[in-house]
Amino acid sequence: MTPEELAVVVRGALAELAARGDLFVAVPDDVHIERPRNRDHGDYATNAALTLAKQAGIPPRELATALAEALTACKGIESAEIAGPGFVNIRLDDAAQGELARGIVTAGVAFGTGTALAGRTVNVEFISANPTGPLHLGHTRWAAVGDAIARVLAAAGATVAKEFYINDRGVQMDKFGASVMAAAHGKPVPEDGYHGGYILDLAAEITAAEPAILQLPEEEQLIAFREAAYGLQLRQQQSVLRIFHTEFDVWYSERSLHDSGAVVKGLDKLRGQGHVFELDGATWLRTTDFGDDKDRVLIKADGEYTYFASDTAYYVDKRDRGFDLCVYLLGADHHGYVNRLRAVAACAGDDMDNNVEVLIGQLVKIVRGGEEVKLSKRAGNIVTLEDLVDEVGVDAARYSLIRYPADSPLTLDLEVITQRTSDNPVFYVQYAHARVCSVLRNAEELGIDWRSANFDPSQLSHPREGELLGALGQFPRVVASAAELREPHRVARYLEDTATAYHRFYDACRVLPRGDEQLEPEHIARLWLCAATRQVIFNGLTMLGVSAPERM
RNA sequence: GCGCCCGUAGCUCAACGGAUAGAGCACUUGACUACGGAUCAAGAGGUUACAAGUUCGAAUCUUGUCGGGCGCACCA
Repeated sequence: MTPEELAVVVRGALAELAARGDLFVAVPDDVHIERPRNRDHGDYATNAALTLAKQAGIPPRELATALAEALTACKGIESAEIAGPGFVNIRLDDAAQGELARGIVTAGVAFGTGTALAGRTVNVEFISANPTGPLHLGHTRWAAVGDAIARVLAAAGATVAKEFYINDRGVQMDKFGASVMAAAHGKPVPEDGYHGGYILDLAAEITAAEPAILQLPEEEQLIAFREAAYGLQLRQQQSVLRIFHTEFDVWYSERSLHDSGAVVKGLDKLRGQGHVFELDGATWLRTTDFGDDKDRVLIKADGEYTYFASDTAYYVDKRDRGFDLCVYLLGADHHGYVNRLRAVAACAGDDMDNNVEVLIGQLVKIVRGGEEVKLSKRAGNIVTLEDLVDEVGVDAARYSLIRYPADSPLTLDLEVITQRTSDNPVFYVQYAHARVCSVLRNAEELGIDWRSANFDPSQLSHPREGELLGALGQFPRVVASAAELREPHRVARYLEDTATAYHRFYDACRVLPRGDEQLEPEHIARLWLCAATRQVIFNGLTMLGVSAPERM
């Protein structure tokens, strides 16, 4: 029995009280079932009596008593007792709890998915770096977390597209091109240009492939270098992200937004909504109508579009492409954009509470052995995504970024994640998965066909089995809350708890018969439990984009 | 000055408004002639920055104070 199924039972019990005339309130749609921290309190607990008491005009403990009595009579419930101010602690009988293992194995990869966001079409945009250098650790946090958010939303039933907005327009691109060109001629890079060692590499690669480029007239040559370097750098970013298991559905170029007429179209849409005005020779969007602290310029007095104009047009374009929710994942240095982007949605005639969502990820601070590492792309002093992956591997890198909520600042010590990789929690979870696989492999070698054997769920009566089943049953609600809150770290933390439950179970309960032992129903039941555990850990790790190895 | 985020164990961090605030690392001590010891068990470590308020109940919500990060362009 999952907590969700138990909630249905509790609602049924409340409805029964209401039918008997013992309760004069509407039975709530969602009854809260929680898992007590202290297992002495039972398998599950509900605070329904506490929350309904005031409304019903009945003392909480009195209502709890009636609820407990009604629950005790329900199938699958061994006991229900009141506790504290009016909690009802519920203990399931072994068979009802053990049945969960069969349910999980039967559901397979679908176990944990839900329909809370069914019908929603969501665009998740993240990273969106300039193609003027390698992706660094600031981008890396969203590369991992953004991808996991998209996966979790999909698990909740949404149709999700992951999108990368390429900032390939503007003066930064020109500075980038100028830097590479200077390097190609062996000259010092301009002061305000890009100084990383990768600039030299790009210059060398470009001139090797196209030596004649050095003979072009200066203006033409600058453009040639810029475009060639852009292409190489973009492909490098794409390749690294692919290695990192973050695949984008759409790479959207800012230039194409202008070339396709989308910018003009977007502006027309905003004008039609009546929020565009002219002042001092510039064209403005009145974002202050919707909570922004100042109005924003769309077209400068010199006739040039601002970056903000691209942003607005991009939003309109996303909506035109059929997305009903546009999620933006931005770094903390962009938090000033939150109100502005919401205002853009409102100016376009949309609902800024439902069509747009901006999540801010706090910056990642890097230390190496306690010493802070200052990052500066232009100075070339950066830790790249590629470096990180090379040093710790994709799984450890992704996992150590995902297991913390993105809205709190994070300090990563490179020395810790590079030198003590075996202490990384990802290995703890992966090890649990590998261990289950090993047991199931051994069962197969012993010729035990647990799938065809009779599964008696009441065999799973050991406390450690109960703990493990309880943990497994939490998975769907953890996924649902991770999706609702856009917090995939909840899945990671959950997997660590589940791995612990498995290791503890494994330590206390022998799964396979030893040498001269007969195969007992208990062995079969435990194999079902193992199979269910493997499925949950596999599903969870997959949701985070982390591999679930069968051997380590 | 204004705005956003954050202050929880020595360190890095958890905790739908729920019961005795939890993990990992580090520290102390135990457990393999058993399916993977990358494991398990036990110990120690806290005025949840501070102060009021809201209620059956606050690390969580409100307000204020202090401390830290980041941002406040006709830049991109």
